[in-house]
Amino acid sequence: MAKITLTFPDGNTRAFPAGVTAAEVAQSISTSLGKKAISASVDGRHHDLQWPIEADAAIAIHTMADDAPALELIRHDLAHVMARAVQEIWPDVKVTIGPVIENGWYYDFDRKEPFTPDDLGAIEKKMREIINRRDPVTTEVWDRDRAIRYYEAQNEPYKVELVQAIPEDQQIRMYWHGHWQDLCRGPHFQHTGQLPADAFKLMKVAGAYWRGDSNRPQLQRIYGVAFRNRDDLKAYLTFLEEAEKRDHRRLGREMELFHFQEEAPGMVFWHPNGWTIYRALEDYMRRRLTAAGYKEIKTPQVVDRKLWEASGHWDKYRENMYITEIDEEHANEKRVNALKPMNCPCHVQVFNQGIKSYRDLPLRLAEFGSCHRYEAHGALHGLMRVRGFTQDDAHIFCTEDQIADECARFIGLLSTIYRDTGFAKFDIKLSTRPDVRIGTDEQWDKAEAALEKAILTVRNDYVVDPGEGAFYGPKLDFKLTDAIGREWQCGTFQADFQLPERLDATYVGQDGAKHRPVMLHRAILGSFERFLGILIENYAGKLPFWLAPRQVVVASIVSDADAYVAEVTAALTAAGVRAEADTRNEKINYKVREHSLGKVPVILAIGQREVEERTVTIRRLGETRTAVGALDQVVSDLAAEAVPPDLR
RNA sequence: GCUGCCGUAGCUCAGUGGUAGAGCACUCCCUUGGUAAGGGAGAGGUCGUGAGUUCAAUCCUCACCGGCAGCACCA
Repeated sequence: MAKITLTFPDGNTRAFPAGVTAAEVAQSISTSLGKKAISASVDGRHHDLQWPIEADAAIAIHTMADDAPALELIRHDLAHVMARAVQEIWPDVKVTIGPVIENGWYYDFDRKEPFTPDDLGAIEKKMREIINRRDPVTTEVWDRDRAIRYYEAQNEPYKVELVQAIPEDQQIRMYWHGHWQDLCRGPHFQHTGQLPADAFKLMKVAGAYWRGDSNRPQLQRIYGVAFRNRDDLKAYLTFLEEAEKRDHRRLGREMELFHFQEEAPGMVFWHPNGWTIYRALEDYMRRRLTAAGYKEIKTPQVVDRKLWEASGHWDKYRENMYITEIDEEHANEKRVNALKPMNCPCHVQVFNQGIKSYRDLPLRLAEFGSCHRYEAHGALHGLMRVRGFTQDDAHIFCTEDQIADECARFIGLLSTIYRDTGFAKFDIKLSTRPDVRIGTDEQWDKAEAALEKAILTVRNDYVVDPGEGAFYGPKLDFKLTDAIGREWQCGTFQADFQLPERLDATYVGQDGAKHRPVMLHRAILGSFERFLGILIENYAGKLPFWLAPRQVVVASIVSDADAYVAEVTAALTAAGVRAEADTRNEKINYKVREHSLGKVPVILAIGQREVEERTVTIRRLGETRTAVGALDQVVSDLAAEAVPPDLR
């Protein structure tokens, strides 16, 4: 029998007969490893222990102590166990697919009646029962026809389709959990008893399309989460509760920031508190952009369809555009207009006024552009996905040679703004040319290289997403990570060879001839609405002092202090601090509680003592400790704290 | 847009085929209290909208609107 050589993680090698399984390898090392082994990585591929190894390879045996492999197996096997449980309870339900996802898995079923929350409990119970049966998990390699015939006989049409979709050169593997079987490439545990019966939970049911295609049947999806042990599961459930407490829709109501109502779905009604945050952010952005060489402009909301036809939006984006018509009774001519869904065509109009010289480039036109897009009902989500929003948009008109430098400047600006708003960590993704595109290969080569070079001026780690660029040019996406580890794509930088062409933007070059500028679309926050939603959730409503809508509440303890409270409040206001007086007829406990819940960063308590000594007692949000300070000192300290980061 | 669930006071929610209730918030009164809810009284709702069934609908049915979750979408 042929021999193969396996290399272990510590560098040792050993010979085994070809076709040896990882289980046998583990067993040969030690009986205890044989028992503890759950799976193996063979040349970096994760396989189950029954997988025969036919050639020389690097091998690593995994046990439950190995986080990633253990979790993959747990979630993967639980998906099968759940499918089996469902079919044991409802034999006529058809199974489809059940992949592992972040924190768990899901499985899609074809069933007339949707699952109810009560069903989930019954399924969970059945799953525990199956786990306790400790059925062995075995695997068989079948040929294609047999698998198709089998699934046709079982009346599992989705599985037939899946088998048919498996590439010719791939094995078709069947896994058996006792008498129940599923099509799967593995890897799996050796028996279901290895699954932690107390570390998983079925979370929710939802509709999902077969193969993600909205034209195909809608299936019933059940989501589950699973971890290695009960404590990890509990920690995850606690995390979910935390995330729910941070929900900006809830905080928006509690802190009186904004509201939505039926008459304008997906459009924000900003309240004084919320609008104060918005303006603090907008003022900050305006200063940063001005300092970075941008010129701010403002362009119309309602624009004739002719421009959208010229820009190509009428063809490609009309479904998402709000179209308006002038009331025919009053209008002499009938014009069809659209609310702008994007600012770019209008910015080109500004560029096109007068004759531009190469000396004018790069020209950076910025607009806090108010846009409207008709988003599907199901897509709306608080401030995160709205129909009316304002982009921190800008378009840079430049030459191809200037792309790299402009991109580097942009990344520098973006880093500064993310740092100032509290997001130290962000990732960059470069999306390169798609199959269907415009522009020459030389242009793409140059633009892609320029973006890549620009990234390298600030950092050396980034992800390339080949083929995912827009048809009109390559792009960078910037994803920031919030306080609880969630990622949000906010910034974008896109080179565009098309729009200047379509809208005939030109400049006069050094040679006296007309040239086509490149247009760079770029945003840092994305939309103010969404970014504020992210900020609120990131800080759980406890915004940094410079962004807090009410920075200080001056609260009286006794009504004799009212006059002094007014004086303190006025002094703070004069010093540029957003301060409010609270002289209501309530106890200090009540006021402290209310303003703490309202996330006011600083409460100044004023009683008889403070009046006599001309001091204030400071209490900061989240602290129970208080400190006493002289009025003038405290006012100047708070005024310094209120200065936005770019003015410090 | 699709599937499911939901819509009762400003908020969180209970409730019933015979036109409604709690807590908090709100208003007024008492209370001047030292760091996360002092006490009392009062006011407040066309039960999302429209149609149908019924002697009678907030409750049952249907449609629409809106919300939530997931999916699809995010040139």
